[in-house]
Amino acid sequence: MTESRLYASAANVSERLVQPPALAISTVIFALRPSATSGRPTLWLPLVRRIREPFKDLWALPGGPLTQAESLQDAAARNLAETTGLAPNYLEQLYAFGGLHRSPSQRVVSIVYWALVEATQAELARESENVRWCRADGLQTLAFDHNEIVDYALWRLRNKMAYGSIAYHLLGETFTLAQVREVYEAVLDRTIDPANFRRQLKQAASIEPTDQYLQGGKHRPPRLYRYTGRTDHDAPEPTD
Amino acid sequence: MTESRLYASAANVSERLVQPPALAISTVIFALRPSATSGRPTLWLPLVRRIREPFKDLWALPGGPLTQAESLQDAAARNLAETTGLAPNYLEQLYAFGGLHRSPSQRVVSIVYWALVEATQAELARESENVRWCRADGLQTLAFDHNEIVDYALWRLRNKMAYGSIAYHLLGETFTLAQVREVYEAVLDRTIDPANFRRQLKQAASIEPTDQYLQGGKHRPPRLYRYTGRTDHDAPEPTD
DNA sequence: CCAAAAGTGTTACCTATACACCCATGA
DNA sequence: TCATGGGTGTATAGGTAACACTTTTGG
Repeated sequence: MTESRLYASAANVSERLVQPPALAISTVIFALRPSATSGRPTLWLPLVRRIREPFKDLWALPGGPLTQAESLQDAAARNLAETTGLAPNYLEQLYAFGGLHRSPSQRVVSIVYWALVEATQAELARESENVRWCRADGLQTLAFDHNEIVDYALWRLRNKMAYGSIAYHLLGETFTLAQVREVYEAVLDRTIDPANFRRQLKQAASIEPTDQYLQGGKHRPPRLYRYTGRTDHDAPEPTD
Repeated sequence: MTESRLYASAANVSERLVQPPALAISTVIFALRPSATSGRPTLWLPLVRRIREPFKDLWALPGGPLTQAESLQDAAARNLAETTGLAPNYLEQLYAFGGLHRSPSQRVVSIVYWALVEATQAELARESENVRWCRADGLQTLAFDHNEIVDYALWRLRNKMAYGSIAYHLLGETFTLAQVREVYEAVLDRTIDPANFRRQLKQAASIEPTDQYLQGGKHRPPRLYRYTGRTDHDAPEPTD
């Protein structure tokens, strides 16, 4: 499902020179899951085990070829669904990687997307022998240049989080302000003053309060909020 | 030199289904030139006239195929040199456009770069029957989806300019602070207080004063400064 | 000496931050 | 009633924008 299966017939060198570069789509999928140690939410992403050369048995980003009948974004959404069984809350193009020696066998240009999946659904995502969720920080060595790609995706995520309203896409339909704060703390890896954070969110006005409260906690039940859609236009993504 | 020449043999529909999408590189090249009316610096970009179908005789972004032996960035730099004869001061990937119907004849995925060229050299850039500089705002209708691409490149330029240190790449080796301010005013299309702007620049510390002064003006000669390289790391562009 | 741009100083305002404090709930 | 997180108020610091002011040149 990754680079090695594209242009399998072009493996020999003589054909490689006339063949155009292969085109592949990969996706970095982020979700929040409780840490194994602290239990606090942390960033995770699903990886797939390579079952062929090159990089056989190493882990890699989900990816695949670009079908003729689908747009780049559709292709990313499709292979995201195929590996995790989930639909993303957020999907954005990350970068086109086209270095000469990304794949040892033949030239591959990968157009990489990154996605956010909400935590509750990520729990249900299927894992198998060849699909596994890993913590986004301190990953093992991955196939191809996928470590670089993940690092860049992390940078982009943190950057958009810093100002922007993508944090909500890691949560469900309704959420407490403390949950939003936990998202920020997990992604930016620092503590945030709850009082100030609350004010910043409320004046950003991209959320609205519901009349519901989250029950079942040990203390005062917090109010639930809902994402109303971006009123700030931080990125006019090309419709393409 | 653009999409129509790629995969010329795949023009018929039956082959189109089995053929992978064609891969092309295009570049949005920005430079400052004096406005025809006011004489104040404004944004311009070079366009090439299409000499074949589709979109014959319409203007389009410089672009071409991706050669096997070059990276994406190298390919962008090469076709920039081929059309304008210039080397860019700045070159960054913009976006990969891969919509299904960008080109009427066959599926094309364009990886688009954007570049900054310094004003003094842009004056010398060759123009011909089929290469012309146009003002970046209020462009005529271009071939393919190139109007969208230019709009997105403009948004990206303005965004990076707002905080970041790319303005210097539109200027030469040395420059006055007023010239930097004019760049900001031209790109962001608003006036800026000279006094406050000066302070912001100097504390940003990505420039250093020379002991030279710009002579030949009507008034007090301003000091010349030099760009020392980014100390702020606003974008860890993938090396790829 | 005058006009105009270079460059400096001062002040009001806005917002991020720190932190004291009250509120509401489960145990 | 106590511990704890939810939620509000407030003082302070740092940065931005507005603008008065001084300096230096060419004409």
